[in-house]
Amino acid sequence: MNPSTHPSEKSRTPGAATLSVACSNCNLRELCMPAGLSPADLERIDELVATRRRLKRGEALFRSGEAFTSLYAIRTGFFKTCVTAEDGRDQVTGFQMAGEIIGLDGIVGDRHTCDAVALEDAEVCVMPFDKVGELSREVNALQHHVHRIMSREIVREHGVMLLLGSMRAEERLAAFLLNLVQRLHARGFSRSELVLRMTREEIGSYLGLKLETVSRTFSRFAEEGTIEVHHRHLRILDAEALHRLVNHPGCN
Amino acid sequence: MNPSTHPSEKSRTPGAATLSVACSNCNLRELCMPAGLSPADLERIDELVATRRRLKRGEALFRSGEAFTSLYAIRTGFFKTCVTAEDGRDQVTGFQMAGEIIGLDGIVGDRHTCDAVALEDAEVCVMPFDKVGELSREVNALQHHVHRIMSREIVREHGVMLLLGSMRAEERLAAFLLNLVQRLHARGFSRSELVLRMTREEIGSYLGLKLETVSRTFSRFAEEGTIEVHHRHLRILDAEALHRLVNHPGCN
DNA sequence: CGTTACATTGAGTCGCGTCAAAAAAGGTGG
DNA sequence: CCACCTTTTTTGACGCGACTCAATGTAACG
Repeated sequence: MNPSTHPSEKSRTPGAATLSVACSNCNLRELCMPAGLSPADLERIDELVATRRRLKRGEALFRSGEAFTSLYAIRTGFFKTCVTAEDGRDQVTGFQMAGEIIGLDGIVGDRHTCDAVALEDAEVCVMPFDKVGELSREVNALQHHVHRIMSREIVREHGVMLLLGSMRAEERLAAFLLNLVQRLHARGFSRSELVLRMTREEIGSYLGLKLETVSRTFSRFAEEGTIEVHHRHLRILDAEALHRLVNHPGCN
Repeated sequence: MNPSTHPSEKSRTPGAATLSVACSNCNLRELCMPAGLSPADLERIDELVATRRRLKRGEALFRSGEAFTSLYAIRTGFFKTCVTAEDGRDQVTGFQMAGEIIGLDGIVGDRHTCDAVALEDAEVCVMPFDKVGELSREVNALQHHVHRIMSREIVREHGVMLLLGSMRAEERLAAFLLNLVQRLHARGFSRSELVLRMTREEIGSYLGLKLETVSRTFSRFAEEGTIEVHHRHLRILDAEALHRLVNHPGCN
């Protein structure tokens, strides 16, 4: 299986009608929508997605400072989000893949506070936030779902803080890889093979490391027989070893 | 003014009736509730707070793994939240003060994923999450407010990720101090004087540093005339210098 | 007043950042 | 399809900032 192609994209013709697939029969529904909806509610949910939007690799879905209007569900493709400090340095805050929701940062201040950039050609469902609010007043399950999505993001970020605050380079990278394959596997991909859609520098930014350190650490893992790396293609040979690294009573 | 006493607590008798003060006439309302509510909505909002709960210093409001039922609005006191990894190391994910909301982490999985511990005697308003959901279906402003609070937390954590991922020790500590006084000042305290309610170790955990580094960096700031530290009492002498540090095109 | 928790400071070490160079990959235009 | 250029990746040598270990000093508390 080729990790570059999302399962949902397999049988779709690029450029085909963009609204032909409603949430109610989208195969990503279980990932981005609440479970166990009644048929009636399902129909209502279909109203959520106003339009779809396609992006090319490198294109921004939104940028820091832009007005916030909508949340976005990723249909295909891979994104990074990053914040930029006043002095120009920036920090990748996450990598997002199909079924995940981006744009939550914009709710507080009615403008986005980070950039979302496609790391490969992508398509997103545009969900106007007004409509999300409206519908979640009527569809209970949706309300709870929105809360859960935001809470999940908060918890995820707690994990990143733990990683950044108390792990050494090897542990960070091990945790990163395990998280990535785990999410890919949940989408039907291999649990040992993956294609890195981001550069070493982006990985480094996310993990609070320099690209050289990321590269060196990959090399060390490879020497030890834990992984196999060829550029952006990566195979996990010894997941156990990675797990041991992450759970090793470490440095803090 | 003594930063240890919250303004709202000034004229209250400890142990007095715990439900005497409703949201509608709580002087923290502007901090933790939506602005511009109609009198009718205000009355409904009063239903939100089921009970209050007092905690002694060191006591936990909730712990990781406990069932999630409620959000908590801090009335008085000061909290830390921290996550614990499987191997036992832990990470302070935030410090919370009057008017702030804790417990959002519990929504996703119906159990808390971090500990919330009072760093001084404290009182919180207990808001059953069911009721929050119910009411926000009816009171539009509340719905939006809940979204804003969660989004704000996400954005705050982005900032922490930036700090942990790309700042040096001095910058981290400077950013930390500026953030703390800014929030205290918004609550009517001095913008230059503060009492640290947490230990050096807790500051270090939050900032991804060892306590010794925190201590040394405080000392260096003091030598340079930027601050004055006496144990937990801290005075900012040169806020400009701290700002310069934070915005210095730095290390990443 | 003794005990315990917390803070400060010093000396030494090490992990990761910095700087630099070369190799490999990927995209572009002829 | 090949040559060329840019971007990305790898690897080495070296230095520094933060960690570790350790001892002493100071405040908080029963």
